[in-house]
Amino acid sequence: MQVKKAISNAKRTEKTRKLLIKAGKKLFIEKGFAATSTPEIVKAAGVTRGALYHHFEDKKDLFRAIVEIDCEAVGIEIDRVALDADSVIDALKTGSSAFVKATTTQGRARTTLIEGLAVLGQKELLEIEDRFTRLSLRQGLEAALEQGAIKSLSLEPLVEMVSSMLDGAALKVDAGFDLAEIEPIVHAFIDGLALE
Amino acid sequence: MQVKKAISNAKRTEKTRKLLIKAGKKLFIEKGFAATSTPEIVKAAGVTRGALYHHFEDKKDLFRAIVEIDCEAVGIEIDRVALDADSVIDALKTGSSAFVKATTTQGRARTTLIEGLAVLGQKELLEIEDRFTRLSLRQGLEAALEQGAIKSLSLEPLVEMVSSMLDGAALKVDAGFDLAEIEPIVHAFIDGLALE
DNA sequence: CATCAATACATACATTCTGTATGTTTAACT
DNA sequence: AGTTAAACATACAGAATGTATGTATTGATG
Repeated sequence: MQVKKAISNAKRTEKTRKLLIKAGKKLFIEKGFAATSTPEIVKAAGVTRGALYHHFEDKKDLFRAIVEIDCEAVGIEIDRVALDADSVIDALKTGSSAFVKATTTQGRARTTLIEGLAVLGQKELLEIEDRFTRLSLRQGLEAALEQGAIKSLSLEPLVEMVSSMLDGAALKVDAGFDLAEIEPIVHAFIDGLALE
Repeated sequence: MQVKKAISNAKRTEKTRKLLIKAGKKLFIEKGFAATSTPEIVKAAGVTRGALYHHFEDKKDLFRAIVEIDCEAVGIEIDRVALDADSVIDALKTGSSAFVKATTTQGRARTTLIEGLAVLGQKELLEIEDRFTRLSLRQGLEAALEQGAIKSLSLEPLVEMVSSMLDGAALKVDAGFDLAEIEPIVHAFIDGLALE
């Protein structure tokens, strides 16, 4: 005699997860991972801690989900602009600018770069970035190497170094430095890779 | 009738602080700031939590002291080698290599770069780095600008970007990438700043 | 459609940690 | 010698984390 089946389990789960992710993201950006408590998160989300620990292994797991979402968004942004460029070097520059802009939006620098590094560790963060945001960078560098457009350097270290240099740029912009002053330096660094 | 004055207060303080710093450093490097508890630290140091909270404001304050010590050590290393170089560009390269090497020693990358960024925040970490490790970098870049050896870019953003690029390099080496493969990329980046 | 199983929570609990408050010992000062 | 102050040591209050357990709603099944 129990009656109303208002919502399916799938929808219910999606809704709750979204609420938690939204609330978590806001708080993690504002106060960081460590300073944000789970009671705080669930209160902001309008659910209970039971729901949180049902859908996520622990606080870190919720955080990881948020980082993955942010990385995915950045990756999508890069792909959106990186397609049209005259040279491979230009493509690298365009993609780099897109990365910095996308990462300094919505507080993503805090989640994906600052907290992500400390909470998830370099290894796991790198793996996430590899899945979402560094696909086109690797392709671009690989193409550049094949074409002989850049100095003969090892691909993987190159991917890492360009990637972390861009992380640095995003961090600086996030810290308040002017994108208009950071961008030309990023481009200069990339020029350093090119064979003149 | 109380007698033995075995040790002066100054010596006593120095000794206790050193024990705490040494134990804290070891644990922070191994497990990170958040995962290291103060009971753990004082146990490893052979003192009590009372001693810790007497000499430091809180856990973060102990951590800050450790970061400052590590940054100072890196700064000293840089100054040791950065003096002799033919050109300003060479000086920048030499200093950069020294920074990466010194930072990837003794687990300093973990304290000064990874945990430092999340625990102290970008602003405070930057201020510490400015006091200890970026003096010669700023001088070097200033000289290079004056000499017209590098492209005409704003000094402060330049300091920030080179600095964070080097942070990235140190992080990668710390994560296991080969210094021999990272170093030439760092040098290439610096070449990108130079006017050919 | 009645019942059983499983998912999605909600609540209670045990443990642990943090910072502070307070007590005690030892050095420093007069 | 006696008082002050520094250097701890111990006890405590509050909060947070993850788990265990209880309940309600959905999904599957005969």
